Amino acid sequence: MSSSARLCGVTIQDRRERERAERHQLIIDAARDLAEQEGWDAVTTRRLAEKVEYSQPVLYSHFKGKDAIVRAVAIQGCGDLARVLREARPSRGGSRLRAAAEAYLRFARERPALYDAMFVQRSDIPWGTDEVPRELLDAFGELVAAVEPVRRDRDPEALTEVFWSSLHGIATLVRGGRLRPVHDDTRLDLLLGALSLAQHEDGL
Amino acid sequence: MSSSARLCGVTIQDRRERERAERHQLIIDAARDLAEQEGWDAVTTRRLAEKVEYSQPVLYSHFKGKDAIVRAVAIQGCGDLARVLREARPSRGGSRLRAAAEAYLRFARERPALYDAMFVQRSDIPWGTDEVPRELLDAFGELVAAVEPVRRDRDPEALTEVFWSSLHGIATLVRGGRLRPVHDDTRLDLLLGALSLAQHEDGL
DNA sequence: TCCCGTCGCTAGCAATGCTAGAAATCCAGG
DNA sequence: CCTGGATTTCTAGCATTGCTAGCGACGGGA
Repeated sequence: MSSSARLCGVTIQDRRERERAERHQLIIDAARDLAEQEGWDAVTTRRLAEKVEYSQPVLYSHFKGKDAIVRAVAIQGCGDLARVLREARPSRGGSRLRAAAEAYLRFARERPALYDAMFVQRSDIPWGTDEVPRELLDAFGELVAAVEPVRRDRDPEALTEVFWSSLHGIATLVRGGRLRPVHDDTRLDLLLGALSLAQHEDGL
Repeated sequence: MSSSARLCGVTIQDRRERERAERHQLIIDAARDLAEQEGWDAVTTRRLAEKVEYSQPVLYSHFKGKDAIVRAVAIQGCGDLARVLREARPSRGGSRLRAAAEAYLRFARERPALYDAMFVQRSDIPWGTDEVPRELLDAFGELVAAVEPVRRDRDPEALTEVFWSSLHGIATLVRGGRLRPVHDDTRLDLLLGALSLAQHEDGL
């Protein structure tokens, strides 16, 4: 096996692995698309298998179970969020903090299913200390950078966690219809004003 | 039917209604207990029916479906939260805002399943303008009162929404293992300091 | 050409939310 | 104390879910 592989230049094995990787990604994309179109309830193994034009057992040769598929979607979603935050530039007269906050909330609003997989649904993604996926660190890093201008002498990570938590709380409560849309703007102004700690309280 | 009821003093009809109401509450309590002990995944109609010592169809004579049961648990949970917040008195040297925040986070930490039903799980509880359950208004009212001392000239409802959102974000992200427990104290200090807007920044 | 290993599919299992129709229960009236 | 009729409760089952065992087909190496 190994000798033949070496002789023919690993092309057969390689092609198979490549095709497998493509199908792996195809499953993730299909799951995300289906979830974004009809919600996670609609993402059943049967419908997903139908969408990728394979049978259900194929899914299980790529992922340990449905949860693992959702997790893969969530991790790639963190990559998306990191990109969105990185490209969020302050508009005229706005701070970087505000730009990041608005980009974050827009992401949560426009891609609710993806956001749910990332931050709402129960998952065993290791956020702690060990093998944290790079995408997560990227996203968090963008938030840290956004907070830096108003950090003062406060702990960067803790402050970022507060910023993130507030945005996450707003995003999920708004999504659940638990906050009044009337206050959307005021709410964000108040949060940013409080975090910036009265640097210029013109808006108040 | 009505004549006999009037004659015998509505005792038969009354007793039936009372027993029905008791069973109604029994189902809610059983669902909450089961969820708090083993999580919502363990709350199946069969296990719930077994716990109340009836068969599944009985559940459906009281509630439209499983979602309605969860919703009933959630609404009563809001009553619990309102009570907890009302009884949260500032400890020595602490502000009312801090007392409320700590009580809120303790509630979310100690009763995660109940908290999930109230604020995380998707539900069609009318939070908007129409028939909002009293328990919800009570809980929100307690938060409004807690925020009042640091309100200044800011909009009370919007500020309360910010406060609530931040607490909710912290509670859910901590619960999901997405924030570092090391920062638990610092995080709350930063949030309260920001919302109080540097009234006295000794802690920083 | 044959053979073996990999691959994907068909068919099925247990568990879920929910419901129809049978069975049991209960309370007047005789 | 019985009996009829209505209400209530249970048994049994359906469709759907996540997941898996075991068979068949395909393809590359001798």
